[in-house]
Amino acid sequence: MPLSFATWNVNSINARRPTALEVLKEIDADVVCLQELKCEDGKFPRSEIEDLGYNIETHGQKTYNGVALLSKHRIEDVRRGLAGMEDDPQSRWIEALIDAPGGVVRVASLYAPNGNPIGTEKFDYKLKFMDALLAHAKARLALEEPYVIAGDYNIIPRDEDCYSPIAWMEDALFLTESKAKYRALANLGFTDAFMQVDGGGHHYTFWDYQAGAWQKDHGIRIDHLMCSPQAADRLEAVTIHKSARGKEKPSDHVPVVGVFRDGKAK
DNA sequence: ATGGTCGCGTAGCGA
Repeated sequence: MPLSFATWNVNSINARRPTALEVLKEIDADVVCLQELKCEDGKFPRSEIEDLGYNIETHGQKTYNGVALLSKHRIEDVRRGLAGMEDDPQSRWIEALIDAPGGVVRVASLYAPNGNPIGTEKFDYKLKFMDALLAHAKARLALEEPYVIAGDYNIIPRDEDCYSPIAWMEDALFLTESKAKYRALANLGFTDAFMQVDGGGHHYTFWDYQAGAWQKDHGIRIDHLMCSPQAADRLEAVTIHKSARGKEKPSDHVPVVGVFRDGKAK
């Protein structure tokens, strides 16, 4: 049976009720990586999501950030916080092993720093976090596991991934230094799932609430499924669930879902 | 040129 992985920045899991449940039912992924929960672990709506058939591991935070893993299969070896960022109070990383029938897959839910405004400690923090991610990703590659780092990278990889490169020129999400971190991850051997199966331009995962961005299709592609070679070899399809942005009280991000073949069957 | 919108939490920051 194929295994599907979703990444979705919900922009507050509690503000997204009941829309989040509707979207989760629609995408019906085996594993869902959530970002920007904006709540402590105790305030996460566990039972409603458990009722959809998910095991849940959260790494929450009051008011800001917060990430979670939902899985229809057993979750093992859970790690909260990114290696090398042990002193960071911001909850931006949770990683675990998914015990799927077609073989185990390691997965991480990532919420990378925004980094604006540039020229401040916020941008330095973004680069520092990305460097820690690169070091961790490199160490993980040595395990030669199917591994998916799914999340809001807050990086627009190419000109075609935004409606107007000029509008984003001075933004932390589009700065050369930021794009270089995404490229470094690709150079290590990680494949952007969307790029592998599509690669076309002007497919977005985020539309700002402001200035009618959704109505004008002024979006950007910043939510990515980055796959180890062992995961990329099994990738079948990727869907960006654009319709989620048109719902009542939507998140400003939409889910991205990748479907992977079994590892065992040959 | 500026303001345009959400969420948290109840002012002003973060995005």
